[in-house]
Amino acid sequence: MGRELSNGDLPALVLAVLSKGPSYGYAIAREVELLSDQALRMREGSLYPALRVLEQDGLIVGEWAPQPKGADRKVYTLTEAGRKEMVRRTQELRDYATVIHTVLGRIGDAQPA
Amino acid sequence: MGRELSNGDLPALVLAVLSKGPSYGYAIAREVELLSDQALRMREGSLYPALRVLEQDGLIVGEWAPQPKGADRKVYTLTEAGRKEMVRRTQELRDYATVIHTVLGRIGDAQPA
DNA sequence: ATATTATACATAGATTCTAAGGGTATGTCA
DNA sequence: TGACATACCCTTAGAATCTATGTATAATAT
Repeated sequence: MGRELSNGDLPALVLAVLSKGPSYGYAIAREVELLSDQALRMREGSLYPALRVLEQDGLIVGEWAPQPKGADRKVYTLTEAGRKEMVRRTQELRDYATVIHTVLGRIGDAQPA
Repeated sequence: MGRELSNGDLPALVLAVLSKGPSYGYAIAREVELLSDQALRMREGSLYPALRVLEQDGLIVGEWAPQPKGADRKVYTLTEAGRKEMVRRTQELRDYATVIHTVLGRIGDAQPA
């Protein structure tokens, strides 16, 4: 029910999701799962620490938002620096995914039929 | 000069390279770098431990091969179990690369122009 | 002599993950 | 009423994997 994310790819996806607008931990995780048709899973144990690192790095800012119903949420917004970093990291991630396909394709193509 | 491999992707690529025929640590690393046009880097500190794990898991077998010139090499060969596992892991890796593109594409497509 | 390339390996430390759990609130179902 | 599920926040322990760096040998190139 969903492969784990690879090393370091999680923050890039968090920034990508936040580039669509402010959101909070739980919703970010659900959004990634939704966008991947449940192929990716984002665990709380890696998400929340990652959010803290992104905030410490000044790429996002979090603010507590009291809710009329249910538990309060900590809503994160991308900063300007965060938007730039988002562009950089998502491009890196795309390039990585592309090169994986290239390498595996080249190896597969070399197989005897 | 080459992005590092993500978590867990290294053994899959090692198995993929070995599916073309026996090889040894140094050559495997160079092959991955070549096939990726130097976009990927495979470091010794992660390659050699990974080779040991793959051997312990019975997916590859290593044999020392004395060389007429230069240092001896430990040449690894894929086992039958290793070949099956190679198919499984490379497919997982392909799927992962694909879903990354899908997710980033969907987020990007939702951006205002 | 020194540096570079080819080859093997080890270890320390950092990062990031997985697994597991605690805590609150609301809604649902028997 | 009580149990359970869902929606949210968070933490910690331990495993896995990585990066960085160093040891070692041999050949080759400067």
